[in-house]
Amino acid sequence: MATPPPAPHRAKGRPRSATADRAILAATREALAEVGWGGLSIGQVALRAGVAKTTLYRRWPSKNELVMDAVATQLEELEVTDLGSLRADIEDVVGQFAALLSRPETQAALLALFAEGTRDAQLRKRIRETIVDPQKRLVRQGRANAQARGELDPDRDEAAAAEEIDIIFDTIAGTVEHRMLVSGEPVTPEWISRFTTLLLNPLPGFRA
Amino acid sequence: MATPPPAPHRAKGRPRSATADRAILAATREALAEVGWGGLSIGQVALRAGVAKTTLYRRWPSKNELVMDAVATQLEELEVTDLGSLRADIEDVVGQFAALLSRPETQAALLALFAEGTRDAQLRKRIRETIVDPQKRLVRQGRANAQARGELDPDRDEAAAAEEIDIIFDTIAGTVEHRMLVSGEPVTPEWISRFTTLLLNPLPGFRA
DNA sequence: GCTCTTTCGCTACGAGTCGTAGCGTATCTG
DNA sequence: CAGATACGCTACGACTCGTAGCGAAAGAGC
Repeated sequence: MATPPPAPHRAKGRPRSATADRAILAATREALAEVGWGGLSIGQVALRAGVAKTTLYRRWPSKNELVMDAVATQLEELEVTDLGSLRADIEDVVGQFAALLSRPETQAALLALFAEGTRDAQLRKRIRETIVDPQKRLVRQGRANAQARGELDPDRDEAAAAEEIDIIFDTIAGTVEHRMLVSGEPVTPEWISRFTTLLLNPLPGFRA
Repeated sequence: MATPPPAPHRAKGRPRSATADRAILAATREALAEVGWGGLSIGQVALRAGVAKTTLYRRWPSKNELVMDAVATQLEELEVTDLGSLRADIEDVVGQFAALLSRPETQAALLALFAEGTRDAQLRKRIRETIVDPQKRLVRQGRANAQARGELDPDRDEAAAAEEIDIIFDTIAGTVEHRMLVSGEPVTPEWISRFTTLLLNPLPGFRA
């Protein structure tokens, strides 16, 4: 949501150009996809965005923050839907995820961010709050819808339900991420269907 | 497996020091965990490994290759086990995965590598062959063991079985990766148990 | 043991990027 | 119109990059 860069910005003099903001963040994503985190040069981003190098330094204190914002502005289009059945809703969520992760710029930016997160606890926390938790909402909502439709037993234990939401979200998000970001294989509707089946049903042929 | 650096190395003169190799790869992992991919300086790695900077450049043509080898040498300790039940075997595999991904150096190195893989198709292919496929073997073997014990129906369709192995592996690997590498949350035995239950059984309370 | 071959450590080098400071101009507020 | 802030531009020292050239070290092969 176009996180207004962290400067106080008292509304007195010339306001910061929102156009420049968008150009910078888009340029950051493009550059990241082309040259990677290591090759990401502030100077190059500025040049590509048609902006002075100093403007970038004035707004973002570090590469982390810049990339964080560049990614965050791309992740706001996920929507909760109610397609009438749990299976359809899950397939829809998986499809949205896959679409989101299909852009090369998003792939590079996200993984670079995750990599930095392993060294920076504060960044990792921001990633959770800004990226992971909002997405988890989809699962929570979808589960509530399924309950309202009578597809699931009502919860007895609230804590257990929350834990189940966590684990289901980790499974959905992680599996799609692994397939698309690590292996680089496509997520087709057929694959989504098989994956959803695995999630909803016992392992095929398994006798519990 | 200590990929012998890509130089031909005719067995004539002074052989390359294997000790130096190990020191360099260890130093690479440490440095990567501390300063990240962007901050990873060949000079610093050399200094930390007690080796001349030129020695590194003689052996590895690029940072990609260096990090690739640094990671690959850490990933060879996964073992197929037969604990007598499919459930126990799955929990064991998940546990091995989690242990592998628990080291901060491995976390940083893996994610950095994945990030580079999004821009370099050749590197991504190497990642699949060197890292992903060998791990997939665990699932394939575990599934075969379960069939031998009579826990699963015998396969009618070979291709379908291979696809099922793929999807199960993506689910196991991806979920653990997401939880540990992205969210940074621990994978406890209790969590493993719940996750395995989700995999083996239908969604709790779900009426298919 | 001696020679030959290759690697190793060291130093020096130009090229390029880093992040910052200073300054005049542009743009908006009141 | 006056005040305030952002902008673009230039210049700067500090640093890292990857490479080249050297003498010394360390095994291999006879």
